[in-house]
Amino acid sequence: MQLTAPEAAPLRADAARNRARLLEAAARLVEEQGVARLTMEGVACAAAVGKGTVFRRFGDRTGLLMALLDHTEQRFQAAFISGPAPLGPGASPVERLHAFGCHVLRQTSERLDLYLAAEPEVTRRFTAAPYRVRFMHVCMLLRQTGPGPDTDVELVAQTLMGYLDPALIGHLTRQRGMPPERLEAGWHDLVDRSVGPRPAV
Amino acid sequence: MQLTAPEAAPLRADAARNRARLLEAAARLVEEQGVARLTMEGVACAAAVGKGTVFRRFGDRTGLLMALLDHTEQRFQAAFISGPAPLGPGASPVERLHAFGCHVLRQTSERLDLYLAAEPEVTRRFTAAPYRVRFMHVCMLLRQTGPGPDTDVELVAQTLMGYLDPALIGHLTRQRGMPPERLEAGWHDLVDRSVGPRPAV
DNA sequence: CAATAAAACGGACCGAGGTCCGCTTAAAGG
DNA sequence: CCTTTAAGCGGACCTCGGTCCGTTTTATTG
Repeated sequence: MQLTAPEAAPLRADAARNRARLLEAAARLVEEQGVARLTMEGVACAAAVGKGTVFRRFGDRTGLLMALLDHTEQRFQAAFISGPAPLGPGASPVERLHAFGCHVLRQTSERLDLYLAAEPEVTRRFTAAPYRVRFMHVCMLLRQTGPGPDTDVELVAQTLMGYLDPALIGHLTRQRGMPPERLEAGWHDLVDRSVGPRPAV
Repeated sequence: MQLTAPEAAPLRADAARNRARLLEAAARLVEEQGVARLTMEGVACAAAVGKGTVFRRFGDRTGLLMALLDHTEQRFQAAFISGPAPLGPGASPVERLHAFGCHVLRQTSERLDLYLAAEPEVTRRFTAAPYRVRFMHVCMLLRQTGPGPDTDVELVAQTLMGYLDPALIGHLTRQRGMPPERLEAGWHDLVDRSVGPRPAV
């Protein structure tokens, strides 16, 4: 599933070339000086391209940053949709959920600054394509665990996804100094609490 | 607990007057044209005050918006710290948690645009004073429920707080059209799953 | 009341994201 | 190969959040 254009009309030759150059330039600049110093004009300049072109191609700054993460995201999606167990089919839904969260936690921590910067504005956080794909996958796995009839799968899935929010991960690891193992243990706990039937009160 | 200044040195007379005028002007402008159209210069102008003054007083746009919500937040804090049951002490911790979430859900929905706009930047979302107060309260209630020794109270609390994120509430109610009762039911479910001992896998 | 230090003020200024529109160029059809 | 047209391009321009610093006002102290 494409991040930017679900029905990608093929780009014109020059457009495709510029897109590639922009991504390359952006990646280089991010590596050199960190994502915080990345400006749209800087990228345009480094790619020897007009500023308008950057916006035409990626929409806005968030779009550009998401595009930088696109490759990783694609691979991850392929892995949990059709890859080997325990992430992909073959393992039980619960095992897959456990693996899913751990993978996200690690992947996010690895390039945390980028994920933080790529967080879309409030209103778009839940409608961005990568989020929706992940969310739907979690929903599917939850349904496969045979939840009770009074379990609201979508809301449970949102809760699970909330635990994987880059902003939360960043806060816990950086501000609070929690080690990754603790976050992972917390995920396993959350999954176990989420998949069972609703406990009697 | 103060939102902006934990140790509030009393303001000088002119500063206090300007602060009041700014808040009044901001509230009026928000009501008239919506928070999206609120600009810092607009507020300064409407309050017949220099732009620098707005920033000196409130730090940034988010700070101003949080100040607009301060009264409500103070009342809420007082309610769950020392008010009547089921929000305040007197009810069981679990009952208080249920009530807490419902209150937040309603309070947030009531002025959703403002809460969305006042959401601080990624890195500050979890360090803002109102968040921390709420979070610590949830931690305390969770601890009072006598969680098992292998329960990570802080992480469970973060999960609960995640469910109450204005951005999520907005997404569910506006984009997905979920009725408030469904969100509340989801909260009750989440609380019940969270307070018990960790279920056997 | 005068002197002084600290706090506040205001608005010019800057940077960066995002828009606009006249010009250019790649691709498709005859 | 020529025409046509729609996509792409570029960079001037706008807006708005945030900063800076010389000036003004308040409060304190002798």
